[in-house]
Order: sequence, then structure tokens, then C-alpha cells
Amino acid sequence: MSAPTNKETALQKRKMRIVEAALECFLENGYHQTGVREIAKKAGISLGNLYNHFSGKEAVLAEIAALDRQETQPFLDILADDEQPEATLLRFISAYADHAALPENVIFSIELVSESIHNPEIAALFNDNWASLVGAVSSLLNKGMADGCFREFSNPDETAEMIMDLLESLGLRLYFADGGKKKDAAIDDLKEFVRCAIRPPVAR
Amino acid sequence: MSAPTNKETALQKRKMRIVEAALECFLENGYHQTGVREIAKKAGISLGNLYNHFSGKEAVLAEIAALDRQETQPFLDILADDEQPEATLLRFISAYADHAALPENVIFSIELVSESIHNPEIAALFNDNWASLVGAVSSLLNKGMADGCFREFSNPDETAEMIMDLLESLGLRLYFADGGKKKDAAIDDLKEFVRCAIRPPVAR
Amino acid sequence: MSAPTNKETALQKRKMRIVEAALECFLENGYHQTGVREIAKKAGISLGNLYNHFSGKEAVLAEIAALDRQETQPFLDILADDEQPEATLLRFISAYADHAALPENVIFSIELVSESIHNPEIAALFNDNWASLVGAVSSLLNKGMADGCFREFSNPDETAEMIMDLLESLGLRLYFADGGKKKDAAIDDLKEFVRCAIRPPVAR
Amino acid sequence: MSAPTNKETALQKRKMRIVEAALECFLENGYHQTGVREIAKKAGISLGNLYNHFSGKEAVLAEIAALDRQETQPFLDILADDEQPEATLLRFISAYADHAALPENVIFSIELVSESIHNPEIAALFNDNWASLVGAVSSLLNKGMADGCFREFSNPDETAEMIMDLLESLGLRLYFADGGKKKDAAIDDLKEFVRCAIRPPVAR
DNA sequence: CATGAATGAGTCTTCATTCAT
DNA sequence: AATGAATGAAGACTCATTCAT
Repeated sequence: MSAPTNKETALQKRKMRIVEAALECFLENGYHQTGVREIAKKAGISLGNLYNHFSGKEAVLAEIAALDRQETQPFLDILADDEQPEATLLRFISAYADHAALPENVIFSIELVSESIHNPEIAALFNDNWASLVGAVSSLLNKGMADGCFREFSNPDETAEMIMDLLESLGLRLYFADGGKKKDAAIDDLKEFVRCAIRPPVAR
Repeated sequence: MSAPTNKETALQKRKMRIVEAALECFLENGYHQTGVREIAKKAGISLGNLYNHFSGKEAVLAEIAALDRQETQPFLDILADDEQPEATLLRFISAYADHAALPENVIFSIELVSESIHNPEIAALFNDNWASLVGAVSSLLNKGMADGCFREFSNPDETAEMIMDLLESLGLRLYFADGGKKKDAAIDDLKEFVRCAIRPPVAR
Repeated sequence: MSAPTNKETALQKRKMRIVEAALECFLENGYHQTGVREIAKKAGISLGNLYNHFSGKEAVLAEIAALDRQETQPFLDILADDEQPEATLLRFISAYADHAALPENVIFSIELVSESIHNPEIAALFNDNWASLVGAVSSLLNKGMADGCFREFSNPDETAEMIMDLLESLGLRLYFADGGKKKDAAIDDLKEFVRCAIRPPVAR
Repeated sequence: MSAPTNKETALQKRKMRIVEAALECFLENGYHQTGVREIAKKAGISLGNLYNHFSGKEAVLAEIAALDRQETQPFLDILADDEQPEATLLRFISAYADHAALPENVIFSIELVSESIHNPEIAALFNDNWASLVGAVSSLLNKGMADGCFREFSNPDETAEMIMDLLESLGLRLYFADGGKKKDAAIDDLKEFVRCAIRPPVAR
């Protein structure tokens, strides 16, 4: 494998510029309302040249979705620490909620879900990301069950999904509440809700 | 109140036909991918005539969103029975989950949320619906707290929102799982999750 | 010939209402920018009913142009007094300039001329009106020539046309000057110009 | 100043082709009756490409109006010679009348005036052109007054406007007379009229 | 790799007019 | 005479994409 030449990294930088420009546009006006021209302009390149880097508008969206994967890693790292499952889970919730509550992430999540419905390729990327997070949470739940610090879930995978659902939904809710709701309080409520939902039948 | 004339009802029927046609189209191809021509064609009327009934494409979407309100009523009715809060809540969950899991409802929810981001009018209609459901659930939670059959929520409203979030998310999840997941099992898991989340600290 | 019944006059009134409404619309937005719906609405009748009175949008315009003829009469009356040709001509100029300077008349003249280019029927009506005025002025010029108070025109008809041109143009100019020009001063200048143009070679 | 590249001139040529095509269409059917498709077709380009050169239909009209300015220059040149004001003026009248009598110029003038009423941008372009001509005529009149070969105008600017009015109106009149009137005779009559209108009180 | 002119199907919407009631 | 729903062609304009340079 040859080391990346300057040319190669320059190209990647160019691609990055496009992706970033596209992301900005999508967040501001939505995927469908954004024109390829607009993206190229914001990226500072010519319209035609964009097609030398991406096969089309959709490919740009796919690239963004793929890059999203990178942002997932820190959360997987948090979940990897399974010494104290409950503490870890709560730490994860705090961290992920902070991330999911960013308006840009809310908007982009919706845009992605919405696009997923009629676009299998995007759906696949989206599911991938989701599955890796759910899998990690699920592992933690299993560990906690084994340790006896969580109750017996009849279906840990499903429980993991529901916890993730709550986190994503929180972002959406805060977005539409539009400042009228305190993020930190909402996160605390979510933690309380989850803690109750996973604690063993008899309080410790 | 004067009785509706034949003309009036015929007009309403026509409007209904358009709304139904539009709904079908939106579900099949999404709001943005659907052309006004397509709607008119499916409704069996001329393109121009559609504009005699609606001011534009967006107005059709708004009408659909407004009609959605009617579908909400049965669930409010269920929640109104607060004799046995827990049983009522579980009944509501079953009913609403069934409803939210219908592919058409999933798709339409997403389409509506997605549109809400860049379209305040739709956002308002959507929020209205949501608020009425959350309010009803919240009332029930308060009653349950007073009765002692639920734990003390530090914030019943937020709890209600989370329960609703779980229900909406369930639909989405089942939709993307695309047959690979059993609806009934998932609903049971959700009930279990919520039951644990709201029960008093010491098991009854 | 039977006397007009109440019904007949009511109909004419209705037609008048339509014509007036149309005129208002045309002045405000121009003939092409005005929709038939708009006219009907302003006239207080239904869209379909307008077609019971006029064969179409163009027919309404034609009717307006025809009615314009009536407004011409007073000026023909002024010109009919040929005792003192110069005084009469100057009186006519004052009166017609006042009329031609009204914004509504300017706009309508332009609209009519513009439409005349691609529409022979309108052109005919327009020319009719014009010809009757030019004819009357021409008669006056001939009388003045015979009386010796005007110079010998090599072509009185053409001279009459030019005087009328100056009057119509004055309206247009005042319209676009938009308040920056004094109407009365402009009329005085026009009178001076015409007086010089028609006086005999040696000053009286 | 860098020399225009081949590309630049090719582009300007393309723009010219569009402008010419549009002009043809406008003359034939009028501005409002002409569709953008028609222009593109006549220019031999695709519909969409027209929008790469002009922001819209109106911009094409504006460009035409702007180009009209160039045609004005020769007349300004004629008027610049103020050695013999009367001779110069008469030469100008002949030249401008010839120009103004061309059917295409008549039609286009009307179209432009008509559009000016509801469209300030076009009005501005139109006024510009007009003002430059009136200004030049006015200068000449002033020179002629100083030389004593013209009478004392109480308002030379206004007089200049009236002379221009006569010229424009002549075109219109000849257009509607539609062959029934001799252009040259009409021009002679106009010259006679103006000569009388500007000569000093006592014949030379 | 870079450019932006060129494409043409596609967008929503408006319009004058007709017609059943 | 009166209504307004129905028609469908025409309106201006946008778009993702291609291609010659």
C-alpha cells in the first residue's frame, strides 16, 4: 500500500469541502430544497467539477451519512466500558443526548430517515449506524443483567432499541420545543425514566 | 344549523377524493416526489380543478394533517377512562402501537415531521395533534400518581412525552425492520418497559 | 321601437358595472395582468355570468373603447365653434390637455394603442375616435386658413394630427414625469408652441 | 484591457442570438403573447439554457431596451453639430423620423412604453434613452436661441420634448395608417410644422 | 481535474372559457 | 340570468445531469 500522495489528500480535502458545503445546505433548506448548484457554489468549485467527485446529489448525501459513522465511535467507546453497567449507561445517555439534541443533528436525522423511506441505499447506511449503537447498548444490558444490577429483560435487544429511541426522540422534542424546554432537565428526566425501567424489581 | 345541501356534500366528497388521492401518492412516493398532476389524475379530476378546491399542493398536505386529528380522537377516548390508570395506559399503548405500526402511518408521520422543519404551518398542525395526546397521557399519569399505583414522576409531562416517543419510534422501527420483527412481541416488550418505568419503587 | 323595460335597463346597469370594474382593474394592473375572475369579483357577479353579458375578456375591452367615444363628444362640441378659430383651438387644447393628463386616461390610451397592434378590432375602435377628433381639428384649421388668422398649411389634416399628437404625448410625458413637472406650465408651453406653429408668417 | 477570448465573444454572440430572437417574437406577437419557449426555439437553443444567459423573460426585454441605447448614438451625433442649428435640427428630424417610422421601432416603442407603466426597471431604461435625446435637442434649441435663428422659447426643454413627441407620434401614425399615408410627405409636413413653431416672430 | 454552457423533462400555478345545474 | 365547478393548454421557471473544451 503506497502512502497517500499530496494529490490524494488534496482530493480528499476537496471532497470534504463539498460534503461540508452540502451538509450546511441540507441543514438550512433540507435535502430536496437544496440544488446541486448551491452546493457547488458554497464549496467554491464549479458545478461540473462536483460530478468528478460524486456521481450525483444522492451520492453526496450517502457520503454524509457514511461520515456520520465516525461520529458514532466515541459513543461506542463509552459503552465499551462494562465494569459498572448502570453508571456507564447513564454516562452514555448524557453524552448521546447532548449530541442528539444539537439542532443540526436533529434535522439531519430526520432528513435521513425521511430519505430512507424511498431510498434503500440511504436506509442501509442509516440502519448500519443505528445497529452498531443498539448492539453496543444491548451488550451492556446483557452484562448488567448478568451482574444482577439490571432486571431481567425479556428482550435486551428490544430494550436497547427503546433506550436509543428515547434518546433520538429527545432531540426531536427539544428541537420543536424551540427553547421552551430545558435540555438538562429533560435529560435528567430521561435518565430517571430509564433507570426505573431497567432497575431490578426491588429497589437497591 | 341548516342541513347540508346535496351540492355541499358533493363538494366535500370531491375534496375528500383529492385528499385521499394525495395521501396515496404521498405514501407511495413522498410529498416532494409527488406532482400535482399525479394527484389530480389519481383523484380523477383535471389539474386546474384541483386549484378550485385547494390553494396549492401544500394546502392539500395541510388538509391531510388536519384530518389526521380525527384519527386521534379514539385514543383520547381510551385515555379518558382513569379508573384504573395502569390498565388504561396499557390498553392505550396496545391500541396506539397498532395504529402507529401501520406502514402508512409511519410514512406519513415521517413526511409530516420532515416537512415541519421548514414549514411552520405544518409544524403547528403536527404539534397540535401531538400535544393533545401527550396531555391526555400526562393526565392519566397524574391520576396514577395520586392513586399511588405509579411512582412519583419528577415530571409527568416529560414522562408522558417519553411514552409517546416510544410508541412513535416503535412504528418506525417495525417499518424499517420490514417483517423481520414481530409486531406483537415488540408491543409486549414496550409494555414491559413502560410498566417497569412507571411502577412504584417496591414491586407490588 | 318599444320603450326600454325595467329589465332591459337593469341589464344595461349590470353591463355597466362590469365595464367599470374592468376599467378599474385594467388601470391598476394592465389588461394582460388582469384576470376575468378579478373583473367578475369586483363587479360583484359570478364568473360564469360575465359570459352572459360579454363574449369574453376582449369584448369587455372593446366595450370600454366604445364607451370612450362618449367622452370625446364634449371636445367635438368645443371645436364646433369656429367663429374665432384661434381662440377656439386654444380652448380646445386646454380642455383636452386636462383630460389627456389624467393618469387613468394616459394608462388607458397606452393599453389601447398597445392592444391595437395585434388586435384589429380594438384598432378600429381606437382609430374611429381618433379620426373624429382629428377631423374636427382639421375643419377648424381650414376655417382659420380661410379667415386668414392661420398660416397656409400645406396639409391641414396632417397639421391637425400633429396637434392631437402633441396633446396625447403631453399626457404621457406628465405621467412619467410623475409630479416633477407642472401640468399648467406644460400646457402653456404647448399652447405657445402650437400658436407659433400655426400663426401667419408675419406677426399680427 | 484584456482582449476578449474566443469564449467570451462566443457567449456574447449567443446572448445576441437570444436577444434577436426575442425581438422578432416580441414584434410579431407582443411581449406578453410571446413565450419563453418560443424565444429559445427561435434562438436555436434549449429552454433551460436561456436561463443560463438571462435571469428570465423580463431580463431579455431589459437587455433589448438597453441595446436600444446604442441605436440612439447616431442621432446624438447629428445633434452635436450646432453650427447651423436650424439645418441641423431639420437633418435630425429627417433622420429620426425615418428611424421612428420603421414598423419594428414603432411596435417596440409601444411595447416598451406599455411595459413601463407597470414595470419600473423598464421605465428607467426607457426614460434614460428619451432623456438623452431630449437633452441633445434642447441644447441645440438653446444654441439656436443664442444665435437668434430661433425664437425665444419660454422653455426650451419642453419645446425639445414636444419636437421629440412629434417624431415618435409620426411613427405611430404612419404605422396605423398602414400604407395609406406617404412617409416622405408626412415628414415634410412635420418639418414645416416645426420650422414654423421655432422661427422668430418676423419671417427672415 | 476543472469549467460552465447546454439539455429538456419536470415543477407548480394561472388562465379564459365552457357547461351542467 | 345566474352560479361556480370543471377543463386543459399555456405560463414562467428549476433541476440534476452531461459534455465539449
